[in-house]
Formats: sequence, structure tokens, C-alpha cells
Amino acid sequence: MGSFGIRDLTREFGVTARTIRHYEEIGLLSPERRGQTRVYSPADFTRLKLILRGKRLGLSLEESRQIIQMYDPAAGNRPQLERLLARLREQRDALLARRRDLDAMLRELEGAEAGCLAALEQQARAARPAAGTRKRSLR
Amino acid sequence: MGSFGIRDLTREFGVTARTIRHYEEIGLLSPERRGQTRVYSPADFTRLKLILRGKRLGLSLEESRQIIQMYDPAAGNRPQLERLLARLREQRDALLARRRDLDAMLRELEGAEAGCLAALEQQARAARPAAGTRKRSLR
DNA sequence: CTTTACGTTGACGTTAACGTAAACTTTGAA
DNA sequence: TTCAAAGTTTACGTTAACGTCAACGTAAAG
Repeated sequence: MGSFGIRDLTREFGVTARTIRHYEEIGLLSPERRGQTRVYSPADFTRLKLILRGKRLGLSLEESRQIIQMYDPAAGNRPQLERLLARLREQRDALLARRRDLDAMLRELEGAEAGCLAALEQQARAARPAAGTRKRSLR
Repeated sequence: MGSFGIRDLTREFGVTARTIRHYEEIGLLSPERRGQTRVYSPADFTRLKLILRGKRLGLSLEESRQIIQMYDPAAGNRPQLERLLARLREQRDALLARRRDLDAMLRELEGAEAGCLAALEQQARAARPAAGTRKRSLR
């Protein structure tokens, strides 16, 4: 019931089957098999979602793998937990830096948008002068 | 005065000279030449900064090129301005979507961090039980 | 029973974004 | 003047992330 064929995943996420198999080749997914056909669990579904979101953010598949690993740590002992914590904070800081970049770019785009609107306004004024000065160039 | 050698740029941005020349090969930079040596203007400096920021955000060089083009439009006529405006808004929306992804990932990482801290707390309690129950397992 | 749709495994091809090496020239300091 | 540092062009190599193609299995529908 809570399982998907490869086709379901391609439709759901808009990627090709080749892509999904590729993720399996490099060990990012490990679906079960019914016969020789792949059967994906909800966990696989989630992992794929994380991978693709990572891609949208410009992460490599390796980077996504690192991040995903941190989500199912199988607990572990003390020094392991502390290493994990450190890496989590590293990743978090990296993402925060990314967000600063992103916000800077957004501000610039919005600045350009404003400039563009101003230029359009300018053109509008040129084409439709204030009352009393209409067709001034023809007087 | 306000000009840079290629080495200055590599030091400033932490990229190789090959990378910078590559950007020129594909038309992202067009430094002047003093003899056959490249001389970069502050404008080139800025373009490079934009390119590299784009990379950090996972943009391809082509995407960065598109965005940079929108910053020096050389004004233009009305329909051109309107097309530009539309593309600016497209890009802005794309970036906003990216930021949503980024924030989601950040929240998850922070959730994992909290879980990790909780697990560490848990271990601390196990190693240092409440008074009256010390070494309970040895009683 | 054959077609149609979906699945599989190789295995080679492709694109972007540089890396790397060879073979130079130019230039400032010893 | 000679040497070292920084510059150049040309050209082939590399890695990631798939695309593409061939050749094949299987299962339900007409």
C-alpha cells in the first residue's frame, strides 16, 4: 500500500527513471525488489524529496548524502553524538551563509525591478505629458 | 589604479587563474589587455563577485550570465523594458522559492540538532543519576 | 497470441566547469 | 645578465550527473 513504483516517483517529482536509478547506483536510495522490479517505500520517497530539494539549492549529491545521513543517526555513543552535533552546526552555518547570499541577490533584483519600473514611468510621462503642455513639441 | 591583475583576483576570491580565464572564454568577463596581459576593471571585479555568489547558490554560469545581463540593460524601449521586468520578476520568484527550500532545510537541521542535544542530555542523566539512586545497578 | 506499457541491465555518450601539462614570453630583482 | 615569478596560449584530461540506446523480461488488454 504505502509503496511506489518507479513511475510513480518520476511523475511525482518530475525526474526520469534513469535519474532515480542513478541515485540507487551511487547508494542514495535502496529500494526493495519484487522480483527484479524496484519497490519504493515512503522512506525512499522522503529521501528522494530531500535529494531533489538539495539539488534545487545547488548541493551536490554527495553533500545531500551527508545531510541525509545526519537525519537517521541510529543514536550512537557520546563522542559520535558530539561529532554529529558539530557537523549539524557546520551545515547550519553553511546554509545561513547561503541565505545571506540569496537575500543579497534578492535585494539587487528588487532594486533592478524598481529601476525598471521607474524607466517605464519615465516613458509614460514622455508619452503623456501633464495638462497644459500636451503636444508641447508641436506648438 | 582601480585595476587588477589576474593574480589579485585569484587571491581576493580564492579561485584559480584558469577559472577566471574560463569565464572570459565563455564571455562572462572581458578584461582589457596591456600588451597581452589581462587587466581587470572594477566592473570586472564586480561581475566576478556576482558570478561566484551565483555559484555558491548553485546557479550555472549561464544562469548567472542571464541575471547579470539584467543589471546593465542600457535602458531600451518600452517592450524591451517590459520583457526585462517580467524576467526580473521570474528570477525573483525563483529565488523566493529557493529560499523556502532553504528555510525548510534549516528548520530540519535545527530539529536534528535539538534531537542530538536531547540524546546527549539523556546520556548525561544515565551517567549521573539523581541522588539516592547512584550506582543503582550495583545494589 | 500479439501488441502495448512498463520494467530491467549494461554500456557508451554528453555537458558544464574547470584541472593540468607543455611550451612559451615578459619583467623586476639580485 | 641571469634567474625567478607571473603572465600567456593551446590542448587534452577529469568529474558529476545524468542522457541515450540496445537488448531483453513480463504482464495485462484487446
